[in-house]
Amino acid sequence: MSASKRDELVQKALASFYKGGFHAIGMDRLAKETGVSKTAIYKHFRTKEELILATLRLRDEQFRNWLRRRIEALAAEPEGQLLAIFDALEEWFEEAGFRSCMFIKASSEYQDSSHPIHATAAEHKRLLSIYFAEIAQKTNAQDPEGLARQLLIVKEGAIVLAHLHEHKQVAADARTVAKNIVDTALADI
Amino acid sequence: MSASKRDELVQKALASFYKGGFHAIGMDRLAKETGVSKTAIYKHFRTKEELILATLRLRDEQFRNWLRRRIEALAAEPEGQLLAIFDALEEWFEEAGFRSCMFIKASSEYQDSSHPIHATAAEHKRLLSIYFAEIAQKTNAQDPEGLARQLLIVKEGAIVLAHLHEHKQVAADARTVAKNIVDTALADI
DNA sequence: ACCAACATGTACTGATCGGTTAACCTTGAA
DNA sequence: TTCAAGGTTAACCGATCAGTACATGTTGGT
Repeated sequence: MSASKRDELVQKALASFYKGGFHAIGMDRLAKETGVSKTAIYKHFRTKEELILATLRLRDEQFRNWLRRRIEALAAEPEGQLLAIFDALEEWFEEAGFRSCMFIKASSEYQDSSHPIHATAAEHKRLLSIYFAEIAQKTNAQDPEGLARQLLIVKEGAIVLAHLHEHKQVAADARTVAKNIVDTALADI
Repeated sequence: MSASKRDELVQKALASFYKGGFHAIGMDRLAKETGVSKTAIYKHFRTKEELILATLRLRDEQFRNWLRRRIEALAAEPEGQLLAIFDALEEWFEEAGFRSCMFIKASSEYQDSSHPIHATAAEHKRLLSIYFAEIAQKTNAQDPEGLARQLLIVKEGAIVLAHLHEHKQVAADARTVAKNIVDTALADI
């Protein structure tokens, strides 16, 4: 399998797992949905778990790149960028296929923190926190890491509730909370 | 099966699903872990899904009663009670068996909003929002429903991250955000 | 033209899935 | 004492699980 075909497989597997869940999607169904035979899949991934980890790595890269691009497109100044996180979120919620966060779902199905899949999910959230802290640093907030952690909490809560309730309302509420948090952090200077 | 035996089954099934996940725990294993034979289980629940719904109903009742009791024990005034939500959360996070929220996990495994299990999870969150709004109403905040929705977002985000990262830090951060939200809502009066 | 590499579908493994059936055991009330 | 209710174990159903074996293309380099 060429590198690009492998990428295509991982991409399609990602879509299937995202829609269906990790336990719920079996390897036979995955082969059917990706158009790659089970034999070929197992040539390049020793186990289902390895394939899942590959999809999570792709999703991590995909999501963080997308978020960075949207944030930078929506605001130039760091303060505005922290708020733009939640404008970007709203865009995401409005996409037709939105079904919560891949990593929240992964940690829901693989709950033991020692499990590689759980650890990968935790790492994704940590990378997001670091990214938020980088932006917060530029605002000269007193505690950029703390500000980043607070914004991350709001982001995760918004995702969960956008999946369960009316996402329009949730996005607006999350943005209100974020504005509150950022204003307070910057007023303290 | 007597009513109390049935309750015991649902209680034990709840613990198994909470620990292991809904898809991951099969009916054979469930029978073993609950001590109730598969035959007896199917006498009282026509499908696995019905049993899951029963465990979710129990969990909803259990959790909201527990939260109400803790909040009322921790604070007498409504403003303090809104903040006490997050003290109660911290207590929960510190329990040995804490593994995120049953309903977040349920909505992660049953993602279609038309699915009864998904709908039950959504309903649980809605009941929490209503409860928070009842407390917020007593504070004379201008928009108690909005305040409740904001606090719910923070609560859900805190739960997700407490499951993935250091729960002590998460609880503290969530409480900081909550204080911020409540102060702002009450300053507006 | 030939060969090796890689893809494929099909069929298989043993285990487990959700759910059912049947034969047996215990209990308490008539 | 008998009988029915409701429990048990155990085997079974067809489907699907993760993963493997194998024989058959298809492809590109030499």
